[in-house]
Amino acid sequence: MLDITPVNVPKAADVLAGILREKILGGNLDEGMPLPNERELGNLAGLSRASVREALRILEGEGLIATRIGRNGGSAVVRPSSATIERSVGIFIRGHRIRLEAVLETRAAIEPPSARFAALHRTEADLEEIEKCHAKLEQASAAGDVAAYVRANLDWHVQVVRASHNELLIAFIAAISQSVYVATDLEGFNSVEVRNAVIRAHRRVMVAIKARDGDAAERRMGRHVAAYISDVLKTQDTQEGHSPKEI
Amino acid sequence: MLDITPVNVPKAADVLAGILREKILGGNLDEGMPLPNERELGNLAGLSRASVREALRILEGEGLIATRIGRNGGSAVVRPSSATIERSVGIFIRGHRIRLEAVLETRAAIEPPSARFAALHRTEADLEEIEKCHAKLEQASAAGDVAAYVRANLDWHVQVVRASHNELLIAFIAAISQSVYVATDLEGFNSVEVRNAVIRAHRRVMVAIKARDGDAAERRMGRHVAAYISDVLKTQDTQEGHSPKEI
DNA sequence: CGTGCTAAATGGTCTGACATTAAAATTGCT
DNA sequence: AGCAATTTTAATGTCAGACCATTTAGCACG
Repeated sequence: MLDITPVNVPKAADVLAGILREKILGGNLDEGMPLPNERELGNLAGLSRASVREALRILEGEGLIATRIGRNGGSAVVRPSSATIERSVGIFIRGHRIRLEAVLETRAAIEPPSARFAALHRTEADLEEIEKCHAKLEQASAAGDVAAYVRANLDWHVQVVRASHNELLIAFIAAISQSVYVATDLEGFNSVEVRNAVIRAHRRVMVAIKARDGDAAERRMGRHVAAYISDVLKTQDTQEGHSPKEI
Repeated sequence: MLDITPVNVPKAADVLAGILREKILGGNLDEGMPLPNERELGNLAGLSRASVREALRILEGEGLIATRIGRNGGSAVVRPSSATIERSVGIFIRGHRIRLEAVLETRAAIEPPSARFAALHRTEADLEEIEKCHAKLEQASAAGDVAAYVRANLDWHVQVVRASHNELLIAFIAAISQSVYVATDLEGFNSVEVRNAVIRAHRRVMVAIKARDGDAAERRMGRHVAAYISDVLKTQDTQEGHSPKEI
């Protein structure tokens, strides 16, 4: 038996994109280095400008290059940022109709260990950033500005993970934070008691991080996010009668 | 002060891609539903076929459509899979030269809570899949096939997370597993003792998951991945004299 | 020295054509 | 009728060339 699998017919743009991608990721091209212009790339690769443009568009979508128009424009290599991960995660969440509960569950899984790493690896600058976010949070709470409060709350959590100095964890949290924000029901934080409980929990976590106490940081963050989830779900239940919240 | 920000000049393809993306994610278009062909889309949108093609390529890159050529070809809506997340995470890891140690740290953060959820939400089918992976692992270990062993090991971990029934966690683990695999030094598993220790740890985790004991599953998985990381780093140190392993 | 104009370089867009592919429609043979 | 080979057709893939839009370098002039 010959066992021939369907022959793969890659498109010209995909091939070129693959070549350029490997050159970029392989380190042959450093950040900021400009690629040849589209017409020249076409000549080099023996392809039409249309195919070259498709290849460049692929790489742009992957966050590997940035293209500017005008004289001295063109495509230049950039470091892929977490924005690409955020986009794909956001699309995944929306496309799969993943419930808010599942997203919060993911956050609850990631944040406590991240808080531990933050306690172990934090710098003084990290601490300042975290405290700055918390100050904004208290201020928004006192002013009764619920939208600003929720925003500052998210920022605080991201900032804690940032202090872990683990870029992957930071990217993951940033990716789901965006989805959590758009899905968060502001009404749940109309209560001063709820807001104050959050503030107290944050303070406890910050004390542990400041003391470089990884165990305590993980434990306290775990309790905090668990309470947060239970609050969110309670609010949902009373508001919508158990209809699962989609994003 | 006027406070004018740089005026945004979106490209035609981006605008069209945005419109189509919202239609797809907004639920107006169901999975498998074909889009109009490129020429017709051009007429509808008042754009040239080239611009339409760029828009379609963007959506294809985001995993929202799939395009086939030939009669009855064209672009059809697909559900975005975790493959898109895997790609962006892979590019992020390579682009940032993230060290294997950091990737393993991320895994160590995600897997123990995932094991807890697996214990709580698993089905009988999940259990069977996990045990099937473990059987392959033992078999490969007994045969001394280190490559198959490492592969089966990765599969087992992914399968455990899969049993959590949290699609986001599954996508994250799948994304980093690929990178872990290509970076794993097979030499570290040449030792029968190391392989047997892994097998015993897996058995303990499986017992907890079978018993639906979330606490035990999380604790045991935590110990297992911590031991795994320490083994990997030890191997690296002896082999390369502290040179940090990049992916 | 600045200030405004001009030209050049580059990506953005359009048009039209042809090539390639895969499925449907047709033909022809048994 | 039924099946196999062939042709047609509808779609994407690719190319070539032109022109438009935008940005900046260079230059002329006050």
